[in-house]
Amino acid sequence: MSKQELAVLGQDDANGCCPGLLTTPLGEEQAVKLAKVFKALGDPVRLRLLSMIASRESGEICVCDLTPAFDLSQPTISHHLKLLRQAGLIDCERRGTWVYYWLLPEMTDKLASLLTRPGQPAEAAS
Amino acid sequence: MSKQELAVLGQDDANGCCPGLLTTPLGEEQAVKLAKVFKALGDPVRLRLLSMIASRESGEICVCDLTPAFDLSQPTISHHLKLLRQAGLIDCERRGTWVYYWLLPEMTDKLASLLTRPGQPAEAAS
DNA sequence: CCTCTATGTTGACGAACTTCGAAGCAAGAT
DNA sequence: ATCTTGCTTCGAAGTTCGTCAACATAGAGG
Repeated sequence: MSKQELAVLGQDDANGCCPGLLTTPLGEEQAVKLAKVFKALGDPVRLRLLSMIASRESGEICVCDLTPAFDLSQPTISHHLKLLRQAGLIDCERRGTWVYYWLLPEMTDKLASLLTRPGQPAEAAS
Repeated sequence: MSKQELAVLGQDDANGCCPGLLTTPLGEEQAVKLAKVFKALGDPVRLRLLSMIASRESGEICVCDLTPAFDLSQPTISHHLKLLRQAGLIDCERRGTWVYYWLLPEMTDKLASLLTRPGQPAEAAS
């Protein structure tokens, strides 16, 4: 359940991953990979899901705690979680009856640094 | 041409804008606003456009320099530029015959800080 | 005025996305 | 074994998106 087919921004990229986005024109291939991640973030439901998952003290959260926060069917939530997982933003594991999700901080860190300008040593939001 | 209808993440938000995304569950309204920006980034063509605009020494670039970099019709490029503009990521101005675009760093800074974890003082990508 | 070049806008069409209900699967309880 | 609960997958409906051709607009230069 954990293995995903999408490597998106793999650490094994040719030119040391990503030259910066705001400093060097992005290549087409990298643009395609990056776009998939941003697209995954481009939906209010998925943003809230990610936020709920990431902001848990314990580091993980059960699907059964996510679903009731939305006016959506369970299949729909499951679908959105799948997209976040395929984007490399989260991962999950089944433990007995329940499935737990957690954040993969490498990806959000990567995005943050890509969006950070050379001069601007971005600090966490207020 | 410069005025846009979308305030997205306005500085005049109620609770000081955005509580962090990775530290506090995102409210529905904020999620909707944020999603529009990420959705604008969720396309390879728009990512490359933004990258080309942002990485210009002069700080601005003419549409006539953007269009030939893509295998797309000029109206399509124009359409993507419009979406980036409505997302608050870029702005433009007509000077004589040509139209120039430039980055609005406030938005990318905002996104970077939203994706930055409390402990992690993100630095610009390599 | 008219023409030419550079961009933006409109309308249309196929592809992709969001959502749901129904069905499937996995694990615990009876 | 069977039932129940939690979650995912499947198939279909409605909506949104990316793209282009055609048309519209703005300014430069006759």
